[in-house]
Amino acid sequence: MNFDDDTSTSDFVESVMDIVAAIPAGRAMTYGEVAAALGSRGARAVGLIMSRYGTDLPWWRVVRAGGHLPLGHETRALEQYWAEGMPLTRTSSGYRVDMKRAHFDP
DNA sequence: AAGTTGACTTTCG
DNA sequence: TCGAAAGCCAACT
Repeated sequence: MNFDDDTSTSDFVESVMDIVAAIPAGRAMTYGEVAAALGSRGARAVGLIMSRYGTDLPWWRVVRAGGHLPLGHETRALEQYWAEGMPLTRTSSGYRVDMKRAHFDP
């Protein structure tokens, strides 16, 4: 067996990808939760990885604290939520994920 | 090699 | 209730 490993991707990146890919449809987690699951507080690092490696991941299932959508990608995520059936809540500023029902707690 | 940036979080005003 | 600033971590230039 020879899996040629991806020395290009760090273990941190692989862990993030594994967690995000493990989030089922209709569920969501916060960047802080994902970072905390790795033992790091780099919530921003998780988002940065999403921008580079999240291209093949359901990044829309990862939201900011409180269920707010990732800035600059709110509309992009909303499109996916409607398609996945994600519970959404309507706010004065726009939409947000209903963490009361969508929070994924492994 | 060093500095800046970024799909964040939390606290103070 | 809303707005702004500082703090943390990893990647990119």
